[in-house]
Amino acid sequence: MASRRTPSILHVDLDAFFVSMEVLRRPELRGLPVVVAGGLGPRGVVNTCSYEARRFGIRSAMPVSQARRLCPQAVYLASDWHYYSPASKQFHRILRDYTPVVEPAGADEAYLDVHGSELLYGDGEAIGQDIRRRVLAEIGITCSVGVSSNRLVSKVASDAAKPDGLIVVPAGSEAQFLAPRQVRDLPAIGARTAEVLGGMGIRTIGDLAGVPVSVLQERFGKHGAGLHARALGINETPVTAGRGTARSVSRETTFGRDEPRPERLRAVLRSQAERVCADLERHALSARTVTVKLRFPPFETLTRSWTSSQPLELAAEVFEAGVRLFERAWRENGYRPVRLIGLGVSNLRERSNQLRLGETVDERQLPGVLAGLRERFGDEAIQRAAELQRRRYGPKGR
DNA sequence: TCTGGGGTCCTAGGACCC
DNA sequence: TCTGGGGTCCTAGGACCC
Repeated sequence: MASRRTPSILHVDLDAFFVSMEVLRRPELRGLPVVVAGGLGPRGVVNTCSYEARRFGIRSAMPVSQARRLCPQAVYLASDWHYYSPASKQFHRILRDYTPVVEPAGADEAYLDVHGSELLYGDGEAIGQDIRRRVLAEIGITCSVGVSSNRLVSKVASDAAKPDGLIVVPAGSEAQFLAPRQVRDLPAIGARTAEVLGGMGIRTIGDLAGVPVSVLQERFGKHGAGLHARALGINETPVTAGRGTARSVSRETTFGRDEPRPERLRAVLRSQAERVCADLERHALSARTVTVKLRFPPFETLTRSWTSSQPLELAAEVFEAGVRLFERAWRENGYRPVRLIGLGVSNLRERSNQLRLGETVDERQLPGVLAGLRERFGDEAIQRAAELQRRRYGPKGR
C-alpha cells in the first residue's frame, strides 16, 4: 500500500516546556540561562533548562549543585506544575483537533497518526506547520515537529528540528536520515547501551546499521535484532489513541539529609499510602502488589514487594503491607539511615463493587456498591431497611 | 559531579502445576 | 528413582523515558 508509506506520523514536542512557560510569565528572562528544577534543595536535579543554559553544559537530570558550578549566573527556579498543567492540556486539545489518533507521551509531547486527515487539513507537513502556528498563537510557546512514516523516525526528527522547527523525512530515506547521528539519539539507546556500543567502536546510527545482526544478538541477546531494525529506521509500532490504562502507581521521597528515625520513615510511608490510594480511588482501580523502595547512601537502591491474594484498595491495607516490607528490609540492612523511601502498587484491576467479608461501606462508596449489587441480583435485591419495615408493617411500624 | 519523581518494559530465576 | 517440557506467576533488578 503506497499510501500507507506516505509520511503521516507526527511527533510534536514542546520546546523546553517548563522554561518556556516561565519565560512566558516573566519575559525579562528571555535570552538568559534559565534552569527549572524539581527542587532547589541540596539534592535537586534539573528538570528543564533554556538553550542558553545548555551552552554551559547544563542538561536535564543533572544535579542542581553541578549546574550551579557550570553556570552560577543562571536563573534557578523551582518547577510549578499547577501553572504548567493548563498549558499542557491546551496543547493536547489542539492536537486532537487534527485526528482522534493522538497518543500522549508525557505532558509536553505526543504522537499523531494523521493518515486520513489529509483531505481536511493537508499532508503531514501542512498539519505540523498548522499545529506549530496554533501552539504559538494560543499558548504562547514554540514546539518542534517531526514527520515521517513511523514514530521512531518522527521522534528523532522532532529532536533534530529543535528548537522551533519542523523536519520531514520522506518515505524511503529513513536509514539515510538516521545514519550520521549518534547512537544516543536513537530512542531506547541510553547511557548504558551507548557505552557498550562505544566499546565495540560503534558511534553513529549508521555504524550500528552496518553491524551484522548476529553480532548484535551475541552481545545484546533478544534485544539485538530490534536494535538493528531501529538503526535502519524500521518501526511498526502503531500510534494508538489515549495513553492506555495505568500499570502502576507510586510515590517516593528523597530526604534532604539521610533519615535515621523509624517514626519519621513510617509517617512518610503512611502519607505515601494515602496518596497512592487516592489515585487508585480516582481511577476506580484496585491493586494486588505492594512494593517498597529504599535507597541507602551513597546511592544503593533496593525494592521489596508482596502480592496479596485479594485486591487492595484501602490506604490502611496498603500501608500495613508497606510497613511489613519496610521493617524487614530495613532490619536486613542494619537500620542504616535512609536516603529515599517509596511506596508503589501494581497488578492493577478495575475496582469491583462487590463487598468482601468483613468489609464495611462508607457513605462515599455506597452508591457504587448498590449499583453493582443491583446489576448482579436485580433492582429489587437491595432495599432500605426502613422501606422494608414500612412494606411489612405499614407506615410508622406496628 | 553525585545523582528527583513518576512511570514503562524486559530479563532471569524459582515455585508450582500439568 | 530419576527426571522431560511448557506455562504461569512472583520477585528483584535494571535500562530507559520524560
